[in-house]
Amino acid sequence: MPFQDEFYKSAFSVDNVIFGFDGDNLKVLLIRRKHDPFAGYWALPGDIVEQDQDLDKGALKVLEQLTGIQNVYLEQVHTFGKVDRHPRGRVITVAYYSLINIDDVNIRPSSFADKVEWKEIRSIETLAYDHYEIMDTCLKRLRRNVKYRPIGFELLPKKFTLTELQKLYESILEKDLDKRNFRKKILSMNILQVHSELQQGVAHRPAKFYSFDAFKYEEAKENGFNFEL
Amino acid sequence: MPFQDEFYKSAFSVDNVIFGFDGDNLKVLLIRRKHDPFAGYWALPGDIVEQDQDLDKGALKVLEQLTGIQNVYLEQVHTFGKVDRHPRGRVITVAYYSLINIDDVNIRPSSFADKVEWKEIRSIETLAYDHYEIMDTCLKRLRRNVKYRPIGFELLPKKFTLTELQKLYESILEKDLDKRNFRKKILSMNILQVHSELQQGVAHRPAKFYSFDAFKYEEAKENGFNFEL
DNA sequence: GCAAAAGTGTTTTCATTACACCCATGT
DNA sequence: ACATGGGTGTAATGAAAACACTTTTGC
Repeated sequence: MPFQDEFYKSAFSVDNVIFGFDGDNLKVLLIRRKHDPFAGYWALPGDIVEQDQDLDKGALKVLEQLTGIQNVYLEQVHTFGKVDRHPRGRVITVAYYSLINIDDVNIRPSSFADKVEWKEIRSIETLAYDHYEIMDTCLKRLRRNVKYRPIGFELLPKKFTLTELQKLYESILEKDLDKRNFRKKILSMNILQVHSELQQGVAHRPAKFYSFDAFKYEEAKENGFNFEL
Repeated sequence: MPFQDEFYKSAFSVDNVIFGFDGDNLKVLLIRRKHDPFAGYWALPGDIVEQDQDLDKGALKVLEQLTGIQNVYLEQVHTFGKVDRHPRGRVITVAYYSLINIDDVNIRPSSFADKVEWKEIRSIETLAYDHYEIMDTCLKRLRRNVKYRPIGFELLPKKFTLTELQKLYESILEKDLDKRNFRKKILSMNILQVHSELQQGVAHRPAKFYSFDAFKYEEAKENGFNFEL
């Protein structure tokens, strides 16, 4: 397999579908492009990957520059490489999604973005490049994975109520779940820690707070347990 | 997002984990490298992707050049992009797996391969580059997908017996399945066509032949059915 | 005292598992 | 006649689904 210079003339980028949850709806963080191509269009945050930068690092950097967040759940999903997907040459892009707690975000200005906003998924119709397809692929992947891995928690504050957790699942999976069955199942997994602290100032019976317990989860997994919702 | 020449200096390749099944064991098609780097090592078949070539096309071409097969089940799995994964510069590789009927293969000579062979998965210990990791990732993906999608059939001849199908699943999933339960389940899905033709020349009661019926499968799917094994 | 969400068990239904014998063929 | 794998049904078990009322708080 020869390696002449002629082979080294592609660019590659990462695009990151950043999911957040505001308590009611699943959202995606989008930027509005300042410059051509696709000036004025909404797009996924992404960037060219440097020569000496690992792919995952590239995706994390995009996220950190935009939101200031570190230590994020990140997952590679698919690589999009159609010949004509980018008007400025051959650019292959590796798509990731990340899950963050929406309250942790402090959006920062960016040189090539006009605006940065959380958009409700159902409201998104077109995006720059092939970004709509990328978002859709990542959304489908999230829907699958959230049923088999305990990743939903990443979208919530450290402490949350069971109703918040249920609403999260309902909005990702786009279907209603039965309250009793949901609680029974999630609690029987034994991966949540319950806190004595209660909700404050709500005009109804206050809910208990829970948090995801990674240690319990590892323990459960070792005993041949499978997260499945 | 600027696009100067300096961005266009990466190469990318596809690597293809080609699975086959010989009736007893799951196998992978490997090549032995003739040249450095990794001369003498076994490796996954792969190639640099041309500037004007779609990724999937690149993966199919690798397969076709090696085996003469077209119309193959192919699935993108993951993209490997560690900075130092390739000794000759920054080469990002997109990994695919394909499923083929081992009997259809006529192995063709290749300029950079010494030898091409079907290797039993469990016998493989090291491979060139990061190919072992790539193979392992693809194998795990196959194991998951084969339970949720009717893709196992791609590894068998058009007509097969239920015992052959069961053995296939057993060797992919690496566990024994109960004969009666397996048959009950697969037949209840109503996605197989039964043929009147019987096995010939076997020293036991001859088995019926079946084939996968894509039309029945589509019909079943529309009625809200899910392949799951 | 009323509105609003939290919290809690039981029954029914369905899918999965475990399990053993007769059948058709070649030698 | 015997060795070999093909083919078949039922009972027990466990998971998922359906379903309604009481509790605690703020106003």
